[in-house]
Amino acid sequence: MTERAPRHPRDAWHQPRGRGHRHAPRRRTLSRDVIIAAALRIVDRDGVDAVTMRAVADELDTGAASLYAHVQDKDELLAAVFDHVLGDIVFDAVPDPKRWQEQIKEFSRTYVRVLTAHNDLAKVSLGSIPTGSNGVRGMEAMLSVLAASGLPGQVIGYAADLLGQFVTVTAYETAVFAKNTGSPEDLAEFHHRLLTFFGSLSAIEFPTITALAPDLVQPDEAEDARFEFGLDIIVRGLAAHLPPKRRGA
Amino acid sequence: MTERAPRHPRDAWHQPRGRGHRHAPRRRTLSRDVIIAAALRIVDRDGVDAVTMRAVADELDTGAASLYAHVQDKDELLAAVFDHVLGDIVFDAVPDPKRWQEQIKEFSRTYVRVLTAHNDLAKVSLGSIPTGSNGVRGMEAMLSVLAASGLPGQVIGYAADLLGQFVTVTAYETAVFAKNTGSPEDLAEFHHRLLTFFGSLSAIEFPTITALAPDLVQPDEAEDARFEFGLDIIVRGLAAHLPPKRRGA
DNA sequence: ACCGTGAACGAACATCGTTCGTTGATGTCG
DNA sequence: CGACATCAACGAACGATGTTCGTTCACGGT
Repeated sequence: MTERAPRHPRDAWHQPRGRGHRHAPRRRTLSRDVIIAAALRIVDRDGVDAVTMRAVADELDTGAASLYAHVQDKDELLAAVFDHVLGDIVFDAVPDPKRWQEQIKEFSRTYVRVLTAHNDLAKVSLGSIPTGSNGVRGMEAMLSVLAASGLPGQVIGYAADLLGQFVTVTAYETAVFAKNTGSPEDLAEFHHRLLTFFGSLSAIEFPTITALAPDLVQPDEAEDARFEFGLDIIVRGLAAHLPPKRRGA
Repeated sequence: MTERAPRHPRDAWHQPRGRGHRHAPRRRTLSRDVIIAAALRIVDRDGVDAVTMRAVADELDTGAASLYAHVQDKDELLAAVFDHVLGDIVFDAVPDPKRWQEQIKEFSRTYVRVLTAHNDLAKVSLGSIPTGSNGVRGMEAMLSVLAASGLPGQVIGYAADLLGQFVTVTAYETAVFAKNTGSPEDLAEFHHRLLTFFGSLSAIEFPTITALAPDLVQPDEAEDARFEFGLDIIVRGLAAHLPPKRRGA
């Protein structure tokens, strides 16, 4: 269609060292692991949305184009970062049919703790099943505990989905909440804004909201309590699906 | 810092009618509601990620800049679209303490149905509490049912969060799943890929996954069953928090 | 008949993900 | 030991994005 501008850099002048301001050996030692680590550093510092091919490249003192030799595209890079972090999950408990409920809870807590240790990161797995090697390992760990429970296979399948969903979105919402309330005064202001918002609603049109407002804004650091509440409900609900004989465990 | 290129269009030649190809009355066809409707049309057709200020403007035969007179920015526009859709929720049941469990389920089903009727749209509310007018109305409806149940206020607060979370992410995942499996052969191929992926795993390293593989890929259109499974677990779990006297309801 | 207000608008900016063609360091073969 | 082939590194560019800027111009009140 339209004529494009000349594609090649100005010729003439190649002698003055392509990159005068960098003194490391000309050939950089770029690798997939280094790129993943750099991206993770950005996630920790500024969140998933700050992960830009250029930002990652800057972190490594190079250009964005150089990354594509080691990484297919941005999505694949983020998936790799996510799976790398999943490697931090240590769950060596051997499935015990008598303690499956506590073991599932413990695994879920570990999962959320590892994810929330890296800011936003849960966001990248919101709409997708993690198929990385560490993700599969984690799935095996969770399923092995569930399988030991004696629940029917169909229920185990649903349970894995439900738990993964719950755990992932909890990690994400915790991170968003933490980002909005970095400092204690941020948190106070957040609570204040929420309360005044609820308070500003008509008590006639919204009687329940205004009446329950104090219960709707969670008190300081009740984040964990909310998670435990949901976790307990899910695990108890799963136990209700046990075949009658196994009900005791 | 750097000198910017000249900011104004070439002068000379203003006589030839700024926009020859459009014959609608020159002024006055744009409004907030029209913009929201156009954005929603794009969501329905191509998903949330396809909603671009330029795409919305194109839909209205205008330029992107014109939208900013009626909408603060893209986020606010998407929030408005979301809240507009929430207006489709009709839930006129009067809270009945004896039927709160079924009423909560019915409300949740309606919520998911309305959201999934508009593609991706649930995505825009993943990390945020809906504070639009229809969102608040929906929250009042849900809370009024929960309040009639006799559950403690604290539990109601947690329950609202948990249900909202579950319902939103279910709607989103349903949409993502539907997008990946538009045609029946897409769905067949999706199942096939998932099964072969599970089958490709080492049965020694991942014994549980390989053993449960048939239960992990949901059979045709078990999407609703999964939702009902989670919904039942949550509602039953909530009922377990009723003070002893009210347990019968 | 004027005129001010504010919506509409084209153009531009900064930034994004990604691709292209070149370059140059390194390992290999003659 | 020197010619060569390979391929990561790289600068530049493309097209698309959200948003802002300064201008224009139709309309409503005086």
